[in-house]
Amino acid sequence: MANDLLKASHEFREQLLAWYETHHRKLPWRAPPGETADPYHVWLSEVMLQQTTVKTVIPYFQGFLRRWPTLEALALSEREEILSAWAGLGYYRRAMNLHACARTVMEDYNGTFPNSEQELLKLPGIGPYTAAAIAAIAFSRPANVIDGNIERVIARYCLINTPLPAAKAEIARRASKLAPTQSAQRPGDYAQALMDLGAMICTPKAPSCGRCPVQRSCSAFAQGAAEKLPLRLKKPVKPLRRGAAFLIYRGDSLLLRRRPEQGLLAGMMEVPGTGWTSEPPSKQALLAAAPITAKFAKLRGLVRHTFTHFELELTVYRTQLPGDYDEPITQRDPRLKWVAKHELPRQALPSVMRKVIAHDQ
DNA sequence: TATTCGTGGTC
DNA sequence: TGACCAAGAAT
Repeated sequence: MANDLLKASHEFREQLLAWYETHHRKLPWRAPPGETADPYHVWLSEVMLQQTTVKTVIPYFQGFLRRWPTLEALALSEREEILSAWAGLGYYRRAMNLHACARTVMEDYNGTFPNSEQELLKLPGIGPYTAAAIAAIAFSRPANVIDGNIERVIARYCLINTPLPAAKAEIARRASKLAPTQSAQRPGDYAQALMDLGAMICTPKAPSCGRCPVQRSCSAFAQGAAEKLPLRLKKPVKPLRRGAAFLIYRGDSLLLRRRPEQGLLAGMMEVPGTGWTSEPPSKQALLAAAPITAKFAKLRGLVRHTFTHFELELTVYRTQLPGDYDEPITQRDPRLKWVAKHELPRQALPSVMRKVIAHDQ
């Protein structure tokens, strides 16, 4: 009966919100239960949290807020500063979109984030999840917020046996039946409560069903099936790619190169090197990729790094040029740049490149 | 619908 | 150690 379903979803929300009052996590971008947080903080944190753990995000979020206390400050900043501050967080396209989004909101929205999912979705770097999350958390707008945590919670609560990602549509339908439909039902707290439940109780492995506020109505718990859900299709094994990188020092400076605007590590800095291919680079490839002709020493060992869809093994070569070496290579190739050692921490160097540099020491 | 995008932590 | 995976978006 439709009435029973309404009653069940109402009880679900009540139990969840009651639990949230006393068990929520205190996070730097959050407002206390019952209040809405600053849209700038919500947006910044949500973008950083895309496929990234809370623990990793916290110091970056605090660093960004210190450096750019307002949306306007961020919009006025140079992209290079933002890329440098983002270095290490991964998914670097997010940093570009962050900058573009800040400028768009300043220019087209008078510096104020739109409060509807529909408008938020138009902004760069804001997809279905982030639009729903900002609308709910910053503006108390009813929205069907679904992230990885909520996906897992719903798959268990509703005993959805279809494997992901095929189950996404079904999970969204079931979640929408439970979610708030009006502001008074605290959509922001509801979304964050579900996420906290997923992070602290309904965890991927060994869920703590004994402490779960909605255990009594959880279908997976009733079947003893919570831990095995959600099912997932097996992921293909990651191929191995190989390449070489050249550490070229001139005095105390290191030669770096800007990566292309598109693709992997877009717009970030790198140690110059070969392309990354399934076969190790040939001698010709090495010669062609080296920015200068010099006597290189091959360093012992390899730098290994795991990307989302492949593994990488880099051989590192090193050379030391005299401090007055003056071949104008940075003019011949404008992507190249000499960077003093003490400036390296402030460069837009992704983790894999920091590994390459550290491999030397 | 399927790929391409990082990184660090966990078990 | 290796496989999994975390507040997904863009194409």
